[in-house]
Amino acid sequence: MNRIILHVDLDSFYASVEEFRKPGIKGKPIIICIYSGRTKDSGAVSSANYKARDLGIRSGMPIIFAKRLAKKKRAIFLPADRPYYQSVSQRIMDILEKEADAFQQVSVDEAYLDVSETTGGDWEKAIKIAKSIKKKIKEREKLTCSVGIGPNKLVAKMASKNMKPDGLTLVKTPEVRNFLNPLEVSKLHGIGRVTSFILEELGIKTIKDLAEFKVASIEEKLGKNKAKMLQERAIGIDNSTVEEQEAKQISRIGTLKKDSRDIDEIFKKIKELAKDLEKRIESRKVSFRTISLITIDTTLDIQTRSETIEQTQKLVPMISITKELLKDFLEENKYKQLRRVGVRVSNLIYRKKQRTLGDF
DNA sequence: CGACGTGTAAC
DNA sequence: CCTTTTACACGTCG
Repeated sequence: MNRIILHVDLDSFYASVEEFRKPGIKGKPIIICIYSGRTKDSGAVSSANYKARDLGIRSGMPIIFAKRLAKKKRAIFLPADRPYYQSVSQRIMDILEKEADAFQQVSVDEAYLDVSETTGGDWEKAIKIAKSIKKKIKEREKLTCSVGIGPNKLVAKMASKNMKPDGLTLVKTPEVRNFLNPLEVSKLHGIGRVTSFILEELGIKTIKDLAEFKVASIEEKLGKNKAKMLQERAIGIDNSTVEEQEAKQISRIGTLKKDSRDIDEIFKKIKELAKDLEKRIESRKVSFRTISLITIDTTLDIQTRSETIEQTQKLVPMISITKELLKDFLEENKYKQLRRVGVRVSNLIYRKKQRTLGDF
């Protein structure tokens, strides 16, 4: 029997949450920002509602750029309140999960629902579920979402992007090729800036071009695995299952008040970040074996240094090892100033049950 | 093969 | 002028 997957995407989520929460800003351009704290307007745009997007404002853009675009437009700039958005998200995810045979939250504002069993493969039933979900989210949280329905996660994801905001798009199995074919390759999920540039150099513009292109030529540029994966995706094939994934790494990164190579200065920031990480490690009941230092220098070049140790869950080794890694880094990079630093733990071991295996 | 570092991508 | 967090693939080294 054919699978039926829904992809639910909350529309400009952060901005929409604030639009409902803060009185008097409805109807205006709203821009949610992550301030780095270096200067008054340093930082990046995290989310912008459609009024703001009309002005050319996009997420990821420096706040200062967005302010220029919004000049004299009565736009509202707000700092991101992520704990609050997280709590709203959780309530919505609870609604979604109840509708699905299998459920996978992929980010704070997106989830996949496998409804193959419930619908018995009937697309009309899937549409009913989608409409009912949209209604509930609207009633309970005053938010709109865009839903894509398809035979797998890839197609559902592409379908949800088809109509926004407040959209609903169904792409049945026989319609998949016609739906994907005319889209630009850069629109295919998994193809970003670099890959689309490479493909366009080969003369590949649309997803149809990609699907029909000689695999050997793509392999030359992107390697065997990626070439195969992309050509499968181009014809809408995706066999991945809808299921919650355990985190494989947890990290925290932050921006220094000013560029620095002063170990004490930098280490102060690292301790803050590590303490925050420890909270999350504790709440998720994990141990870890690998600790990484992440450095971002003034040219925005990213480097990582890591070390693997015996399984632990404690703050102390996390901090002391990161400090060693930082010392080494500074010694080996005498002329680099750091702009941002981060700490990451990986090689995670989920405790609670798995004690016996590693305990000999 | 495990560990480590980088690049790409998505949010 | 330039945020945050995570995943995964790949190359290299011992």
